[in-house]
Amino acid sequence: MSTNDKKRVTSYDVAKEAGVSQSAVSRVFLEGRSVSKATRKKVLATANRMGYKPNAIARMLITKRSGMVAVIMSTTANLNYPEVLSLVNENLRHRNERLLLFTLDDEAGLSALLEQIWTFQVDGVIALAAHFDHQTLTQFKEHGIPVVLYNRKVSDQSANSVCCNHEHGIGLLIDLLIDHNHKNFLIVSGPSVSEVGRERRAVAVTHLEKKGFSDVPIVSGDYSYDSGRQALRQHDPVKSKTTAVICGNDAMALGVIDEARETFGLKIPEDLSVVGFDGINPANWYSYQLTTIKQPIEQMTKAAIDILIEQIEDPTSPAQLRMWSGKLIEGNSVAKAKS
Amino acid sequence: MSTNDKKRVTSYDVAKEAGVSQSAVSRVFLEGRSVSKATRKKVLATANRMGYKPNAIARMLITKRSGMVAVIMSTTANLNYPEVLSLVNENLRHRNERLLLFTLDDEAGLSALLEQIWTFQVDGVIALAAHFDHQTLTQFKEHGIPVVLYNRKVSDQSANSVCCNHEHGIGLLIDLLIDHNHKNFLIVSGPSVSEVGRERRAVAVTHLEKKGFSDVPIVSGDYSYDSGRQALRQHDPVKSKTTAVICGNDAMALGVIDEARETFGLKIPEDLSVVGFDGINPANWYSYQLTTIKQPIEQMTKAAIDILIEQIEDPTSPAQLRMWSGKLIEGNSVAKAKS
DNA sequence: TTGTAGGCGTTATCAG
DNA sequence: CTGATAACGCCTACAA
Repeated sequence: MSTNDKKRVTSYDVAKEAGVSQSAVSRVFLEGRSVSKATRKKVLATANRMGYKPNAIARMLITKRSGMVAVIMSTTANLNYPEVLSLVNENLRHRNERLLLFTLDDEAGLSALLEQIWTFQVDGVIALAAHFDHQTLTQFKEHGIPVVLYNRKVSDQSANSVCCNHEHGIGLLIDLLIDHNHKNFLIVSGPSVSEVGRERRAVAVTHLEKKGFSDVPIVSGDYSYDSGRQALRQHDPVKSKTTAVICGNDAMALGVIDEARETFGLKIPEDLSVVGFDGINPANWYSYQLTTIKQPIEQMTKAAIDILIEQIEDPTSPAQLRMWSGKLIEGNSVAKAKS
Repeated sequence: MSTNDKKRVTSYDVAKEAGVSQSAVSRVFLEGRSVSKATRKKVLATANRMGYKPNAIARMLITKRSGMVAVIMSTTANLNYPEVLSLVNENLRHRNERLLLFTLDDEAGLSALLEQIWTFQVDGVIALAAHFDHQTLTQFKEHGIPVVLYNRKVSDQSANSVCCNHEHGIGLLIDLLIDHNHKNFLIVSGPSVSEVGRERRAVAVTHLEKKGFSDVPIVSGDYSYDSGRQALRQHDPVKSKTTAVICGNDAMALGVIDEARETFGLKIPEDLSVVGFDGINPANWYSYQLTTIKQPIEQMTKAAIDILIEQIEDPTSPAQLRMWSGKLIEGNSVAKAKS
């Protein structure tokens, strides 16, 4: 009667119509099952005619594998995550997994999020910029769900992770600035809620101290362009005689550059040197040409999925950490310090 | 024995342990089912103790609702889609639906993609920047899967869609340029494979003709910053005496601006006026301050999900089109044409 | 309010 | 190679 009466056609319907058993139909739609050419042909024909599509939900129920991987992103994410997300999706597709997207805004949302994860029976989890504590990781282990952390090392090496070596990259940048004779630094750090933010800040401070620069001023942003601008406004580079700004990511670095130009009338890099981190596209645009570290996100995302699939297929395989050093991109945002 | 022997605990296990029937357990975890306070408490307690989580897959199988919405993005997407994606996800979350992400690169991938959609029993589909032809839409109708198109009107009004009124927005931009005395235009259009790209180009051409400017040169890009640069290189603005460039989106407009500055040594807007479309964040950055049309993506995404949910709950409800006019953002990329 | 029994659409296991 | 039959874990009448 009504337009949505059409019941979905099932393997049973096809079986009856084709004059074979239901299991025969099932086998036709599975890889590497033994089916004679004749029946396969017959089944395929009637299936097509009837518009039959296997029901993945029913399959999930019996095989205990959903074919879905949860990807968890922070809403306060770094600007390069859209690109990472797209690469993750691509890699998952090649491994015949689908991407179920979740976002995590604050600590409060975590438990609700986890409920979803458990009930949806995802095969695994990729954590992008999500701050999982040790307890959360333990829960995943208890539920038997493999997790790969992206750009977040866990101290005890009990979890899988892929990361970019921030220490190495920031070291390169700072050394470059020191080579250019800079002595008055400012650190514009990412937010403290971000693991990566904290780590990059700590690494910068340590490296600077090692080179003899202590008590370097720090202003925190939230990874956004606007927060970069605000950070510089908060720490007047002229009054403070700052000659070099080390930023926690590229987006803030671009904000710093624009604020320096507009509010303080400075020229980049002649009056102020600025470095970032990530290697996002806009950093390379002509109006900025930021000197930064480019993360090897293709390799990182591919490895993340490789590790995840490995863990899904063999849950006993040991946890791995894979790390890459980023590549120094010399733009045009660093110059000799004026003496 | 081995570490992954722990079977998932089911409602049966909880029932046995709590001394009630399996259906009692089921009811406890469903809204608005009649359960006595006593048993609810008892069940909840043992469920917690045993770490029971309802299995969404089994539920999907019986309720015939997966709680998942497929979102389809083109890989050649406009730069503003990451933001749109995030808003879509947020809106879905409020409606208790999960986001299953698919990307569509070329025509070839379409059939493989559709197979996935059918088998995964998604409740509905949001098509972001995906070029669905009429036949594809018909297939969705046959499968009873509601679809909402984002920024793509379908001529016969048979499909749901939310869009920004490109005609209106581009009209505003062109009128603004004409008011500033411009006479020599260049259109940097989006790719022809993109519905939006074709529409914005057609609208621009028509509007210009209506105002007495015919045979305006057109160069096509692929929506990327680099393609904007290339487009301008291909159509030397100095030789051609171009004074105003109308771009198919913001990213290309930024490329045009940078190419004008670097390669042709032009000042924006004194020597060349540039307008874009979308209202992405970088367009507003100090180094660009692009005059553009901002799409109301919050309203658009919310409406898209509202419509989708409505269709899911009542498949007989009629198709809708909702359209908004964008908002003119007057930046600093348009000036009086030099005569 | 509770329990019983049937089914959702597959895949897996076995005989044949 | 093929066909019964039993899961998978839950929801939903229906009867008590």
